[in-house]
Amino acid sequence: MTEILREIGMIARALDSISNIEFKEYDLTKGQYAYLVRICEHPGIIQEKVAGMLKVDRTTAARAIKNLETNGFIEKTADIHNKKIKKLFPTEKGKNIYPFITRENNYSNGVALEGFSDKEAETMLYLLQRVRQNVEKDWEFVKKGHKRDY
Amino acid sequence: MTEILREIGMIARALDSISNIEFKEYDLTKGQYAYLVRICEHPGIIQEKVAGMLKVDRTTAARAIKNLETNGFIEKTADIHNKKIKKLFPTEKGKNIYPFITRENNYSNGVALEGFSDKEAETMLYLLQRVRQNVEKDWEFVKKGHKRDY
DNA sequence: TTATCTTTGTTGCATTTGCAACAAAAAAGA
DNA sequence: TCTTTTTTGTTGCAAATGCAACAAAGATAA
Repeated sequence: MTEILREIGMIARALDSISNIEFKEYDLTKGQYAYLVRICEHPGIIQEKVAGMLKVDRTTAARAIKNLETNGFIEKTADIHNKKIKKLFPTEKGKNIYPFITRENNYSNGVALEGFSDKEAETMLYLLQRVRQNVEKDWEFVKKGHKRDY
Repeated sequence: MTEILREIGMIARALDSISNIEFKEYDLTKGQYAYLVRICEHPGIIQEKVAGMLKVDRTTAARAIKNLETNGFIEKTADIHNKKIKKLFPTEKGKNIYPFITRENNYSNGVALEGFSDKEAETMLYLLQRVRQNVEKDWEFVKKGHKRDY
């Protein structure tokens, strides 16, 4: 049995941990950088979709995004055609921080891929995308309250 | 720039989320399954090492492990030669749950690798191990209070 | 030996995280 | 149309998470 889960867990926690420490400099508290990046890259997105992208609980996303709003990084705007949803946009302050976040993420990405040939890096991405697609089906299934059978 | 970080983050959160939901059945609260598994597989390990294996904060590990002890899953025992450390061992209760955890983890591992040939799965593991080795250096560096230059 | 640094462990606080449970709008179905 | 289900959002807890700050044992160095 090739144990890939543990490796993935270790890598994800290590990098998230590093990012959280490094982004405190920009007054972003734990986890917030990820939400801000998605909102910057998908202006007008709703929080439900952000939660789905990040694979976090809806209520966790709701509160993280509320904090981003309170601290002036993003804005929520009503939709004309749909009273239920709130579209999310980065403020100037949010947009200004964005490049610092991507710079850090790119650096970490580079560290992660140190010693990888271009071909290896490409293979890694390709395989990871397939794993992610496999896994997100189960995540949605379980999150909706269903029980996996095994 | 091949963006592998996001994929890894998504996969890790999705699988951790699923595991946490599924292990509530065994009275394990959020995150605890990971600690219990490491202690079962490395009886006598100290919590500092567990934190390093999981890439979590030392104090987070300390409290998770204390909870495992309080709930009777593990025991802490003093060392004869070293008064500072406390060795960790699973109790019978902990040992009894272990197979259920590995069963779930193996299932998730299988889901993650659905559609993968043996060779692809092997490649995935090999590449992930290299990424993990690259990343853990920076994690230790940053966790010790040093600043990465980029 | 003594002084200094490192390792290991803990507690105080502030914060995030997430399950329940609820509400209201929208979509689907009859 | 009207009814039911799904989507989207919120708040109330309870719990995990992690940075500071501390303590004590051990290791290193002088």
